Amino acid sequence: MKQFLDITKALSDGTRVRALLSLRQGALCLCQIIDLLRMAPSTVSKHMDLLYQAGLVERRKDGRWQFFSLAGKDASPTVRKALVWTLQALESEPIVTADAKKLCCVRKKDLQEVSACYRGN
Amino acid sequence: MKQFLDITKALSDGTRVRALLSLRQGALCLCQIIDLLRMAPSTVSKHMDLLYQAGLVERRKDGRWQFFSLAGKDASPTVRKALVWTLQALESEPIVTADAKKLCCVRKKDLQEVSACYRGN
DNA sequence: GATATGCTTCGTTAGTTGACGAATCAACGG
DNA sequence: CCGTTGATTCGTCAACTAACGAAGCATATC
Repeated sequence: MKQFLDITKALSDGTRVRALLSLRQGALCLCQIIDLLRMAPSTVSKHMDLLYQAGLVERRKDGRWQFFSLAGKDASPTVRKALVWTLQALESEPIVTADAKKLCCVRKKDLQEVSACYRGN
Repeated sequence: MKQFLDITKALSDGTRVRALLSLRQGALCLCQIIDLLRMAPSTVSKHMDLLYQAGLVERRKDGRWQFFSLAGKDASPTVRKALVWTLQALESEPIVTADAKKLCCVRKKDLQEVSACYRGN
């Protein structure tokens, strides 16, 4: 039950769902997700930690950068089905498609530039 | 997005999930669910209303009794998939199987007897 | 080392949620 | 019509949550 509730709680906040779906096209580091969501780093960090605790995302540290990606084949069936369900339910949601568009720009920036969002650009 | 979040919020509370899964073997009236969960009528009523608002259950009023059942074929694909996912994820969960066992007894009582739980039996 | 940079932790604040009991509503039975 | 009964609404309270900024940690770069 705990695993199930961890997942449903993680998926019960719009900001977290946007962050999760932003990983559809591949891994992103935290500062890129911050750049997308335009929220305080501490807030986004906490959201990603909740998604990680629920098993919905994987994390990989590379130097100073913390990269997140969707949970893969090694994830539990419950997690995998939750991801499939979420993706199907929201793939044509306006805010989600808008985020995907915005992400194309974010990905083109190099990480130095992206992380300028820390200092308010 | 709203429909999705209504569903995930409805599924993010253990008590509500137990109430939802208690409908697997067929419709129950509110007093039977109260008898199962051993909670205040007002609390259970609120939980069932949230499940209804999310589209996960149907309601049918029969005299004084309010019957609930799982959403059926007319429900949206997102709701149907959520139900399938939830049932699969939790079918062997201890509390859920214990509830199923308890429900066999509850169903055998007639409704008069069940509703005695209002008066503390 | 010292400095900058990406991220996390901590404390605070406003808003939300789950629980209850009391009061109320609605439908049946005498 | 009036009392009983199943269910809902309302008000309250404690616990939780999402947001932020400040401070701290960790990893590069000078």
